[in-house]
Amino acid sequence: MPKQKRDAEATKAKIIKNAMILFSQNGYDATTADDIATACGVNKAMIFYYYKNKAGLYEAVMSEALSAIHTEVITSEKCCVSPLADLEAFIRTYASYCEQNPYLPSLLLRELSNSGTHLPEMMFSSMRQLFTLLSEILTAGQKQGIFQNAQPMIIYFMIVGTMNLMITTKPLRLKAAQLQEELDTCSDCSMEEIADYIFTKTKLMLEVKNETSTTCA
Amino acid sequence: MPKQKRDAEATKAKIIKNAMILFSQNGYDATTADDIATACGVNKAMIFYYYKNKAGLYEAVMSEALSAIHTEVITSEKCCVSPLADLEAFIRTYASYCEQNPYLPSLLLRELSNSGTHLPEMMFSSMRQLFTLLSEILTAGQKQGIFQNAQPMIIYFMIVGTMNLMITTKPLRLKAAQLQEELDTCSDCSMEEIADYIFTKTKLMLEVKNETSTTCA
Amino acid sequence: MPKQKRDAEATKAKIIKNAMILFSQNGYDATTADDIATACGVNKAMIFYYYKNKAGLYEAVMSEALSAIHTEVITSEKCCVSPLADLEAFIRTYASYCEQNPYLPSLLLRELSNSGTHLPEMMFSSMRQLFTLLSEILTAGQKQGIFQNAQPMIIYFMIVGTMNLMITTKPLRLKAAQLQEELDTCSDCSMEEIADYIFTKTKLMLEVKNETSTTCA
Amino acid sequence: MPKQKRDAEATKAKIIKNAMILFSQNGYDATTADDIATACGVNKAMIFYYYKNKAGLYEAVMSEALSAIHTEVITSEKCCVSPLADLEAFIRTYASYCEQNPYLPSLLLRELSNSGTHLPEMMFSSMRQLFTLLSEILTAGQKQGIFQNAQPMIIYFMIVGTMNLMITTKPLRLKAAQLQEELDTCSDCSMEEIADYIFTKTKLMLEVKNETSTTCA
DNA sequence: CATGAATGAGAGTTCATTCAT
DNA sequence: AATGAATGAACTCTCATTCAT
Repeated sequence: MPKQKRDAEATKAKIIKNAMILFSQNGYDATTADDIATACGVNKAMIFYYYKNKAGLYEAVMSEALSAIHTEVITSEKCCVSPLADLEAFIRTYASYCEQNPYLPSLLLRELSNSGTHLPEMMFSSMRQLFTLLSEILTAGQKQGIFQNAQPMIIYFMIVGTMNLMITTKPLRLKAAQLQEELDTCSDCSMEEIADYIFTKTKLMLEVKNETSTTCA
Repeated sequence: MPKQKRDAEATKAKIIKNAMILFSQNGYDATTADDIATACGVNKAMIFYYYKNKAGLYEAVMSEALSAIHTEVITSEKCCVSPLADLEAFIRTYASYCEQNPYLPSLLLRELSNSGTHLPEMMFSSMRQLFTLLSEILTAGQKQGIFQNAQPMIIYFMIVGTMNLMITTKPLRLKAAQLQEELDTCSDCSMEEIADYIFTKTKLMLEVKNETSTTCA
Repeated sequence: MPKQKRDAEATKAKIIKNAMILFSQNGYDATTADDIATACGVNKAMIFYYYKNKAGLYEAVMSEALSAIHTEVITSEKCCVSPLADLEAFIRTYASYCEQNPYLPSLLLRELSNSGTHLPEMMFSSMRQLFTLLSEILTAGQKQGIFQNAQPMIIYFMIVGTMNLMITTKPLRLKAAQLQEELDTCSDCSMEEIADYIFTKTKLMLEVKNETSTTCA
Repeated sequence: MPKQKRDAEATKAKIIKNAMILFSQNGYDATTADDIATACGVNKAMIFYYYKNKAGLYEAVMSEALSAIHTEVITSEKCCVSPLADLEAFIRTYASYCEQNPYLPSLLLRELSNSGTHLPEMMFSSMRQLFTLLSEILTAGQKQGIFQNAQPMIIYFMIVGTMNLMITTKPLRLKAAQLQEELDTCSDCSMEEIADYIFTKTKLMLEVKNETSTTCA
C-alpha cells in the first residue's frame, strides 16, 4: 500500500487528529478552521468538504474520542466476573486511556460545564453509555452485598471527574507547587498512581471488606 | 444615597452580574459584548469604559466570584476547632454558596479544563487559596491522627470537582433520567443531600473513626 | 444644519443609493458588500449594521425604488378625470421617472424573470399596487365605453415591460445599430418619444375614437 | 448505436439540459457547478472537461436555446407570402416554442436586463437575428402599405417582451389573483390565447385593414 | 457618564477550477 | 471518459474596540 498523494482516509484522519488537539487546547470557539488546516498541512476547504461545517467536525471529533474509550473500557472489563474487579478495570482502563489520549478529558469537562445548551444527541448518548457501564457495576456490587450505599452518579464523578481534572490541571498544579513549596499538588504523580489512589479510596467509600484484591490479568 | 440616573457603581455591578451569567452559560468566546450590553440595558461602550476590554471584564467577573466564595468559606470555617468539623464546614459552605451562585461552578470547570493556557495570575492565586484552605484542614487532621492517607489535591477534586459537576450537569442528568428510566442520575437530589453524601463518603475515604459528628453551629 | 462626520441618515442614504446602482448594473449575486462599501466610502460593516444582511439591504433598495415610483404616478395621475388622460399620465410619468431613475427598470425586470422564487412580500405588494393602478384606469375606461377589449395584465406588460426593456437595452441597441446599419433599433429615441409612441399605439389597441386628445396640464 | 456507459454526446446533452433549467430558475450566479452536476448525475469535473468553464457552459446553453427558436421561426415563417401572415406566424411560433421551452423567456429577460455588460458576441448576434426577422416583416408590410407607422424595435418588445413576461410571471400572477380577487391577472390564460390577443392588438397598432385573415396552414 | 456610529481584523463557508488516478 | 480529492480566492457576516457627540 504505497503512500498516495490523495488519500481521503489519511486526510480525514489528519483533520480529526489535529482538530482534537486544538479543540481540547483552546476550546471550540477559540479554535479556527485556519488553525486546524494549517496544523494538518491541508487546505481549509477540506474541512468543509469532509465535515460540512465546524460543528460537524466537532461532533466527529467527540464521537471518535468517546466511542474509542467506550469500546476500550467494555473490552477490558469483560475479563472478570466480580464487580470489584470490574470497578478496578474501569478505573484503570479509563486512566490509561486518558494518559494516551490526553485530549479527551479536557473535551469532556468542557462539554459537561456547558450542559445541555448545545450538546448534540450523539455525544449525549455516548456519555450516557460510559456512565451506564459504571452504574451497572455498582448496582451489581450492591446486590451482591459487596458495595454499600453507592449513588452511581456521584461516585461516577468522584472517579471520572477527578481523573479528568487531574489530567487537565497538570500544568497548573506544577506551577502552583513551584510557587508555593509547602503545597502538595500531586504534581509528579503518575496517572497510574492516581488511579491506584482513587481505586483505594473508592473501595473505602463503598465499604468494601478488604481481603484479597482480585486484579485483572 | 438617592438612585441616580448616572450611577457608576450600579452600572458596573449590573455589568458584572450579567456578564457572569452569560460567561457561565456560554463560555468566554461565545459571549459577546453586545449580549452583555443588551442584557444590562446598558450601552456597549460602557463595558470598555469601565473594564478596558473583554479580558478585563472576565477577570473582574472571576475575581468577584472567587473572592466571594473564599471569604465565605474562611469565615464559616473559623467557627470550629476540630479538622473534621472544618472539613464539614468546608463542604457545606461550598455547596450552599454554589447553590446561591450557580454560575461559579461552570466558570471554574471551564477554567480548569483550559489549564494554564490563558489563566490570569489573579485567578490562579484565588483558586490556589481555596485549595490551600482544604489542604491545611487535611494536614491538620492527619497530624492529629484523625485523617488517614489524605492526598490533598485528589481529595480536593473529589469534593469540589464533584460538586461542581453535579451542578453544571443538572439539566443533563435530568434529561438522561427521563430518557432511560432505569438510570439513577440523582436528578432530584438537592445540593444539601449531595453535600451530605460527599461528606459521608469523604469521612470513609479518610478512615475517620465514626463517633460523635461535631457539626458547626 | 452642519455636515456632521457621523450622520446615520446620510450614511444609510449613501448605502441605498450605491447599492441600487450596483444591484441594477450587476444583479444581486454579482454585487458584493465590498463593492457597495467601497462605492460609498463607508466601512463594509456598516451595511450589516444598518441592514442586517445583504438580503435586507436588497429589500430596502427595492422598497425605496418601488414606493417612490408608486407615489409619483399616483400624485401626477390625480390631475385629470378622463381615463384616457389618466392612461396618458400613467405612461408619461412612468417614462419620466425611469429616465431619472434608470436603475428601477433593470431591477424590476430581473425580479420579474425570477418570479416567485425569492420575492419578498413587500416587493410583491408594491408591484401589485402599480399594476392595480393601471388596471383601474382600464376598467374605468371600459365601463365608459372609451376602451375596448382591454386585458389589463397584457396591456400592462405591453406598456411597462416595453418601456423597461427599451431602457435596459439602450446600450445594446446602440451597438446593434452600429454593427448593422440597415437595422432600426430606435437607438437615439428619447424616452419622451418612446412614451409618445407607446401611448399612440395603446390608444389604437384600445380602439379609442381619435378626437381631441386631452393632455394633462 | 448502443447506449454506452461513456457517451460523450449524451453526457454533454444532459449537462446542457439541466444547466438550462437551473440557469433559468436561479440565474447564472446562483447556479453552481455542483448543482448542475448533481442534477445530471454526472461528475462535476465533466462540466469543465466539456465546456472549459462556467461561462462557456452558459454560452452553450444560450446558443442552444436561441438557435433552436431562430430556426423554428424561420422555417414556419417561410410558408406564407403576405407580411400579415408572416407576422402571425412569428407570434404564434414564438408563443408555442416558449410554451414547450419555458426556460428561454427567463434566460432572455435576464440577459436583456443586464444589457451590454457581459453579453458574449454569439448571444448578441443570435438575439439580433430574431429581431431582424420581425424587422423585415414589418418593413415589407409597410412598403406594401399594409402596416402603418411601425417602429420595429418597440413593436418587437411589445410582442416578444410581453410574451416573455407573461410566461415568467405566471406563478406570480396566479398568486396575486388569489390574494386580490378583483384583480384580473390573466392567470389562467393559455399561451395560445395570449398569442391571439397580442396578434389582434398588434394588427390594431399597425392599423391593418380588417378583411380576410390569412392564417398559415 | 453615556450613546450610537464607525472600523478593521478576522471567522466560517462557498465555489469555480484543477489534479491525480 | 470519468471521478473524487484538493485548492485558492472570494464572500458574507461577526465582533472587539474606538470615536465623536
